[in-house]
Amino acid sequence: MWAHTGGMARISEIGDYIRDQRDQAQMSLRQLAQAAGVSNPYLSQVERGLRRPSAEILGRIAQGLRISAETLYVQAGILDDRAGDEAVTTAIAADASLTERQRATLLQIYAAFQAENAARTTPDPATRDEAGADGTTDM
Amino acid sequence: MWAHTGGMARISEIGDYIRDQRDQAQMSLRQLAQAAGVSNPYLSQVERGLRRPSAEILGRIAQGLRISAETLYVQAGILDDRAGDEAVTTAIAADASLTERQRATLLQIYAAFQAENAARTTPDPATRDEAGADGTTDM
DNA sequence: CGCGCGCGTTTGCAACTGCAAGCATGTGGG
DNA sequence: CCCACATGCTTGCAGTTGCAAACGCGCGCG
Repeated sequence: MWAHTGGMARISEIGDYIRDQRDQAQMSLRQLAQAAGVSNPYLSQVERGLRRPSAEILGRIAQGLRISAETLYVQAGILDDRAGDEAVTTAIAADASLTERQRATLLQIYAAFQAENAARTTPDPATRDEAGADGTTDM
Repeated sequence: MWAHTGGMARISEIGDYIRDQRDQAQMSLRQLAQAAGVSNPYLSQVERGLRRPSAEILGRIAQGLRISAETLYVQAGILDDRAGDEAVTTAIAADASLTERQRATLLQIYAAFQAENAARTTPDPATRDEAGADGTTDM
């Protein structure tokens, strides 16, 4: 429902996003808390949106989840959103250092990822992806 | 490259940096404070390294100084310095609609493209990499 | 059953953030 | 001279952050 223009994914709260990532990584709250060097009660409160974590804590959580800190900051509204998925396509399109084939490859892979994610949220369990990441094609 | 791991201790550094930028912009402390929506006493303390501002305050100060928030975060040691130019990597990193695996894949492919292009323009035989983008996209 | 272990959550508290109000100093002007 | 105004700094204080300890719950094992 949310792979849309403008607002894009926007799992409204940062806590939901963290819990989402934690679930996907199949970690318990306490595991992540320890990996991140954060107390588990506090992590619990953060995930449920009762507390707004500082940037440092956010960074540590990102580290514990092995995801990029930027992602979390953007989710937290601390860093600019950059208009979401459009930013990626436009950035790729505008990157003069890429050849046309590389550009097309990246855009294709990105589109495939988006399609897969959209399929994941719909009742269609056909999660067939494996984008054409053959890379090194060009050149 | 991502979230820093070691100790950060540049609290005073960021204060100096802010004061530097403020001086260069020829703003008084109070002016910047108002432009940033921060109280002037607090800004004073931040500049002198007595206080560790939260990410939100940092962002507002960056806005008041009309510099990118990222540079301030990097200065603060909250974000790690990103190697090169990078509109694409930033956009990818900030796109919350991607899973971390997908994000890593895209970044990897992009990096591989950059490396290959660099190798093409610079006759440096040492960087005979070329292996980076060949899939392993598992996910 | 009783005990241990894991899960997520609640509670009480030290430490901190960030602000409003006030202080100290410097400058120009009527 | 005295007032107005600017600069940056110090001081109490409400509101939060983040933690250690403790709680309730479910599950497997002796």
